[in-house]
Amino acid sequence: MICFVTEQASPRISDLARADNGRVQTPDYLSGLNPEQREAVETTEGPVLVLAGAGTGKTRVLTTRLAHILATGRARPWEMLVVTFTNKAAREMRERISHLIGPDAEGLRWLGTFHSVAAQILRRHAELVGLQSSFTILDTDDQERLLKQLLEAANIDTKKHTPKSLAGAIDQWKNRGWTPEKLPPGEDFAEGKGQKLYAAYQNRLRTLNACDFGDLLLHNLTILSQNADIAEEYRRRFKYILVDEYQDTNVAQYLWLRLLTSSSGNVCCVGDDDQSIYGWRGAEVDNILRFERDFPGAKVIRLEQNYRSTAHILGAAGALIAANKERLGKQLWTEDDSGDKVRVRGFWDGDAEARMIAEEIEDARRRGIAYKDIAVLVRASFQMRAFEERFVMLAIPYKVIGGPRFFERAEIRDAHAYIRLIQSEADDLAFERIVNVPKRGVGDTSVSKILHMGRENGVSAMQIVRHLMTSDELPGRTRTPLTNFVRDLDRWRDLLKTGTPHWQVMETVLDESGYTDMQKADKTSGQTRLDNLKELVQSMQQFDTLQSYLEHVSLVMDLERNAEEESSSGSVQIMTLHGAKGLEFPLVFLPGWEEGVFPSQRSIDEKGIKGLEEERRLAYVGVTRAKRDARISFAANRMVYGRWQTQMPSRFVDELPIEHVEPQSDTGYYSPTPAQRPQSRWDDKPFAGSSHDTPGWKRAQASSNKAIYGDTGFGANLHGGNASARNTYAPARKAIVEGKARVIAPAPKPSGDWSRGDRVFHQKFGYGLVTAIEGNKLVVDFEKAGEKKVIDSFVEKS
DNA sequence: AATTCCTCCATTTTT
DNA sequence: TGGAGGAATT
Repeated sequence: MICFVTEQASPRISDLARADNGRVQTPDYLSGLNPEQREAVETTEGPVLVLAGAGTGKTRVLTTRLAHILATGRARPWEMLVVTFTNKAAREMRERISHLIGPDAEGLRWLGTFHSVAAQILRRHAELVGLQSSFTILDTDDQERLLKQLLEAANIDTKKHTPKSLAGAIDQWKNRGWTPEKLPPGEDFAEGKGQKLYAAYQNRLRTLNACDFGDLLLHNLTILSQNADIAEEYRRRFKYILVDEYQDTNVAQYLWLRLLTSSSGNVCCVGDDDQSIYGWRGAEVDNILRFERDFPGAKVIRLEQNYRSTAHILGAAGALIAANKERLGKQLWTEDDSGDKVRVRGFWDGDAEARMIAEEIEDARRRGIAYKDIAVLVRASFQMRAFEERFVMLAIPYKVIGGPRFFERAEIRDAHAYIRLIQSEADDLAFERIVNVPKRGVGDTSVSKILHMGRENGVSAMQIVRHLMTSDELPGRTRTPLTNFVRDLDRWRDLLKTGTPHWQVMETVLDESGYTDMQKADKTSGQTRLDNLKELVQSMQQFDTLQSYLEHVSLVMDLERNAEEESSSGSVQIMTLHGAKGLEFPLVFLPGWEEGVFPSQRSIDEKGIKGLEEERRLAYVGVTRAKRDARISFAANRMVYGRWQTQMPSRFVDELPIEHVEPQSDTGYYSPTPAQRPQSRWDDKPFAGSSHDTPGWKRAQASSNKAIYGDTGFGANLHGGNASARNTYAPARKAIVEGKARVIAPAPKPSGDWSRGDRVFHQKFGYGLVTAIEGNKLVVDFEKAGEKKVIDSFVEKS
C-alpha cells in the first residue's frame, strides 16, 4: 500500500536541499517509489508522458515530481505551470505540496484549473480582446438568458432551437478553439444563422464586459497567437509545465498548452487514455494518443503496478478494456492476489436488483464495513431513485453525490445579482434577474421594454430606468416601485463606498429589499434558503474585497463540496460513474448493466464505435473504483419512463472473463417454475461448459428468453414465431433495437382475461386472489404478502 | 399575480 | 412515471 510521504513524518524538502550543501542525494521522498514512478519523477528534462493506470499512484508521482523540481532548484515555485481539471484536484495538490515544501508552496501562483490559470493571464491582457480587466465571468444561467434574448431578436423559434442547445453548440465551438470568424462552414445552428448568432453573442458579451467559461481559454488563444512577444514572455516564465488528467483536454486547452510550451518543452502530461470519459463535452483522447508525435523524443512512462484493487478486480477490468481498439495499451498488475471474484448477477427486474443490493449493504454492514466505504455507481441519475427509495425504506443512510451546487441555487444567484448590480450598474443580466424579486409590481412587460430600450440605445437597463423615472412613458404604478428600487440601490452602493464590509452590505440588502421576508413567508423551503443565505454571508467574510469574492465564486464553485464530504462520512454513496472518477471504495455496486442503458443507446447512436468505446472506458472506470469487492448486476425488466421494458444484459457483462467472475443466479430472472427453466449461464451452475471465449451469454439468452416469454405469457404475441431465430448469434446491436421496442406492460392480450376472484400466482408474492382490475394492473390480495398492485403480466393464473 | 392545467420530455458535467 | 415549464384560467 502506498502511503504518501507527508506531514510531520517527512522532513521538509527545503530543509533536505539545504542539508547537503544544496545537493540532494536520494532524499527520503523518493525512497518509497517503484522504479517507474521514480523514473516519472526524475525525468525532469524534455517532454514526458506518464500513462498512469487506475490506482497506480498518479497523484503521488505528480506531487513528488513537482516537489523534486523545486527541491533540486530547477525552478522556483512561480516558474511552474501546473494545471488540473477540477478545483478539487488543484486544492488537494496544493495541500499535499505544502506539506512537502512548506511555505514555499505559497509561491505556486500558477497552480490551478485550466480556467483559473487562463483567467489570470486574461486579466493581464484583457484590453487586447476588447475587455476591461475587471470583466465578469458569466454563469450558465446568465448565458442562457442572454442567448434567449438573441434568439428572440433574430426571430428564431426558441422551442425548436432552445437557448440551451445554442449554448451547447457555442460551448463545443469554443472547445475546439473556433472564434465566430473561424467557424467552419459545416458547423451551424438554426439553418445558417449559427455564425451570426455566435458573433452577436460575442458582441453582447463585450458590451457587458463579460465572458463565459469558454472565452477564458479562447481569448487566451487569440492573445497568445497574435502577440508573439507576450507568448514568448510566458514561455520563458514557465520553465516546467505539468498537466494532470491529460486525456481530458479539449482542443482549445491543447492549443493553449502548446502556445505556452517552449521548444525545449519541459512538459509532463499525466493521464490514462483508458479513463477518458468526457469525450461528449469536447475532450479529445486523441491528444494523449498522439503525444509522441507532437513532442518528438518524448519519453513515455507507464505506471502499471496497481495499489488499489485485488487481482480479480484488475483482471476483470483489464479484460473489459482490452476490447477497445483505440488505446495505447497498459496491463495493470498487483501483488495483492487475495479477495473474491467480481460478482455478476442477473435479476428479474429493477426492484429485485435494488432490494438485493440493499440487503447486501446491510450484510456488509454487519460484517463491519462502514457505510461510507460502500458506493452504488450508476450510468445515469434516473437510475438513482430506485436505490434511494429502497434505502429510505430500510433506513440505510445514503448520500447522493452531485446534486445542485451551492452557487447554482436560485437564492444564492439572486443575492449575487443584487450585489453585482450594486457594484456595476451595467450588469443587465443581474438587473433582469432581480428587478422584480421580491415582487415589486414591475411586470414582465415593463422589464422587457426596459431591456429592449437599453439595447436599442446602447445603454444599460439601469440608465433607462433612471430616464423613465423622470418621464411619463411608464404608468405610475410601475414608476413608483422602480423609483424606490433605484433609491435603494443607490443607498446600498453608498454603504459599500463608505467602507461597510461587503458581507454586511449583503445582509442589509437582503433584509431591506424584502428578500428575507419573502423567504420567511415560504413555508416549504424558505428556511433552507435562509440558511443558505446565511452561509453565503459567512463565506463572503473570508474575502477582503467584493471583487475577489466574485472572482472566486465564478471560478471555484465548490464551497459545498467540503461540507458535503464531511457529512457523508457515514453514508452509502450513490453517484454516477462519471462522478466516481478518481475515487475508490472497498465495496462497489455496479447496477444496471443492460444493453441500451449501459452502454447507453444514445452514445452508440450518436457516436458509433467511438461512443461505445467511451462507454466501455466508463465501465472500466467503474470496476476499478473497487478495492476489495465489485458487484455487477443487471435486470431483465425495468420500468423506464413509466413503461416496462425488457433488455438484454450489457455486452460488457459478456466481456468479463470467467476466471475473475463469479456469476450468481436469481430465480426471479427465469421462468416462474424452476422445473421448466433451461440450463443457462446464469443458472445454479453458471458458466457450465462455457469458458471465456464462448459466447456463453448469447446462447443462454436464447433459451432463457424463451423461458421468460414462453412461460409468463407476455411477449408471446409480440415476438411471433421468430423469437428463436433472432437470438442465436444475432449481433447484439440488433437485439437492442428489438429489445427497446418490446413493450411488455400493454400487451395486446385483452385485459379481459382477468376477472375478479381469479386465483393467481406471482413470482415474489406467491398465491393470491384478484380483487380489482385497472387496465393492465391488477390489485391482488396475496395470501402471504397482503394486497399489492401488480402488472398483469407478472402473474399467472393458477 | 397566483393557481391549475397541460404538454412535453427525458445521459454523462466541469469550469 | 414524474418534473419542469408554458399556457390558460381565476
